Amino acid sequence: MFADITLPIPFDSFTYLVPPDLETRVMRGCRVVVPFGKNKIYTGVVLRTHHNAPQGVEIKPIMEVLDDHPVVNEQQFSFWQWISNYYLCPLGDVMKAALPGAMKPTDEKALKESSRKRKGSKAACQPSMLDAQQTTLNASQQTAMDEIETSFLTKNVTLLHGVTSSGKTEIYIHLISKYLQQGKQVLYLLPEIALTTQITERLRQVFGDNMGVYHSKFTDVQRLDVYKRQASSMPYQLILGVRSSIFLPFQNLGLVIVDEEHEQSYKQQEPAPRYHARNAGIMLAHMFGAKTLLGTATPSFEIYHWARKGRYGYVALTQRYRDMQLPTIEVVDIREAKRKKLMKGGFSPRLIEVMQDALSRQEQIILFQNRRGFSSFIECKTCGWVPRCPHCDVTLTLHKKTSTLTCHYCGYTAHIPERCPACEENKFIDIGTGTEKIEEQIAQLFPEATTLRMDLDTAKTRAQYERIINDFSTHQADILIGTQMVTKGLDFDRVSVVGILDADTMLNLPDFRSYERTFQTLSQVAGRAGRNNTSGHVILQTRSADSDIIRQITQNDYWQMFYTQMTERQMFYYPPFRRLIYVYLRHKDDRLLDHLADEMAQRLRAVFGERVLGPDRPPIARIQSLYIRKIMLKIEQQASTDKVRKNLIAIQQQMLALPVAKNLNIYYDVDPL
DNA sequence: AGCACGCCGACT
DNA sequence: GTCGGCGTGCTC
Repeated sequence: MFADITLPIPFDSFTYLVPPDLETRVMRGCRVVVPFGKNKIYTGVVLRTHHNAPQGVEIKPIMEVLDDHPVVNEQQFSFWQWISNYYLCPLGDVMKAALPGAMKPTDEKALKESSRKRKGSKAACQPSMLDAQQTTLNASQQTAMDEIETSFLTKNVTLLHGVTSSGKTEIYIHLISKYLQQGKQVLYLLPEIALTTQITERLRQVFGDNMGVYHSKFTDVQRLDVYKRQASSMPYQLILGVRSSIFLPFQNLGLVIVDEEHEQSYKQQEPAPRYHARNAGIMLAHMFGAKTLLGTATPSFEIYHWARKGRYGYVALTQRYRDMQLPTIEVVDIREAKRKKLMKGGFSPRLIEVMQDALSRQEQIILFQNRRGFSSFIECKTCGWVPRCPHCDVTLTLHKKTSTLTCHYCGYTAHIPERCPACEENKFIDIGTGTEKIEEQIAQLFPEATTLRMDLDTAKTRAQYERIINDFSTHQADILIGTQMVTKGLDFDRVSVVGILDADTMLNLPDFRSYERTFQTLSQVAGRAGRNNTSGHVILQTRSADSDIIRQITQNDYWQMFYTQMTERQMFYYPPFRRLIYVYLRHKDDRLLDHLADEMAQRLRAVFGERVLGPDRPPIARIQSLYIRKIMLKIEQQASTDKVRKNLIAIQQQMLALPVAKNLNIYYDVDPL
């Protein structure tokens, strides 16, 4: 007897021999321990057993069976296969992402686990206080709730478009309660960064021990416990989790909630599988005949488009909590101020004035600068030489505090050179502004003010992140300077001013989504101002004060913004009018790669014709010493994904069979962000 | 993805 | 004369 086993490596499966004494125990969905390569040991999952001996390869025997019952159920297998097909990656990549680390030990650990008999620590399922909280919907929330339920009668997916502070969470809680009372399971998805202690505790108060939390920052053992419990006869009825929680075993899923639906972090670039947790969540719900609720204050254009077209239901929530006013956004034209030499670093006179005013009233300020580090790069004053990463094709960012130059792609770090290697002069100037430079400028402009900085450098861990939030909310600093991190649903009572130091850098990115993203990010950061009793004041500094996009942002005119952008996207065949697939080719030889990418594009054109664009060098044309080319496919929405996949895989196999294509690496990004 | 095997530089 | 650099080829 043989068994096809999927392993946590980028292949679909390998065939192993089932030793006679294990034949009764090797079942689809059980984990097994197998030898691999010279002397490696992996934990794999049995896909199927059969009697077809593979030809021409040595077959190794399965060493151990870890489970008496399947730990991956049929629904999960279907879902894994869907991810693998749709996102064009091997099943092994899906398996690697889907099972918690502790379930797929390698080497000696794998063998040890089989001897260690796990005693199932089944915490008794406490009845929750479901009837104790029927926690408080106001009239507009109740209306929205009714509309959602009506929408679910005819639509499987519904968009809840609710302005900030309109109380979406209360609606979620009521909806969850209804599903739990019907004995259905609920999956509540949040972006990594939004899954804070605050939201967990709030839901814990309502749902008590009926809720399991699944977060990538939890330990292996904690995640293993949640997984095992979900596979048991007493699973949590509610899972609050991040993107990877879509892979948990569910038994009778009734509802998937995707909060902050527009968040980019639901889609990951590296590593494979490059799945979008919101879209995969919709598919997961579909497989169970369950409903999906997508919540956000600034819907992604794709979702909004489908809601308008009637594919998804749509419910709007326009009233803010206690009728709070949205902050007013004041546009400050820094082109003018720059010309008149009135800028003090990144600060216009108007921003300084407003900040001083707020500080004198003991109010807090948030400053948004979407770039970490001190400056974007440094440049030799004499000859213009710019230090670049030797592995990636990008300029190195100056970090003044550590006196280092850092690559924000691979993390490569170097010291600032004493002399320019090109002209031997020793004067450098720094170009561009990061959070670190803003912090330094504040020390000069407002010497009495205390500051906190929140970016990838200061908030590397969850603890650091929560510490900064806690310190700022207890007013241990007057000013919080940060990157996008400060935009994520944080409520600070005493913040009256939000300063956006430079709106232009975001708008000018070479990306068809840059306006959509800028709108989302700036709307969110503006929403941080004046949350409680103070009315907020947002200062937006820009060099394009009279542009349409800036006007749409200041007037919070989502519709106009959407309409303008949709016209462009339709014209240029971008999503949601077409589906994008990026085909990436990587190779260490730049010239050979040119040739290979041309060859592949040619073969793709033979099948897909005008739908193929490129090859192109992506903005970062080299990462970690491998050169990269990108070929773009724009596929019609109604085209068969199955046909597209088969064509792509066939061409990939032709390419890899070419003798010159040794070491060519091909991978895909489906529905890229 | 790992990881071993294989062929050229600075060390005892 | 050897240790070790990472180039490349394979994994049931």
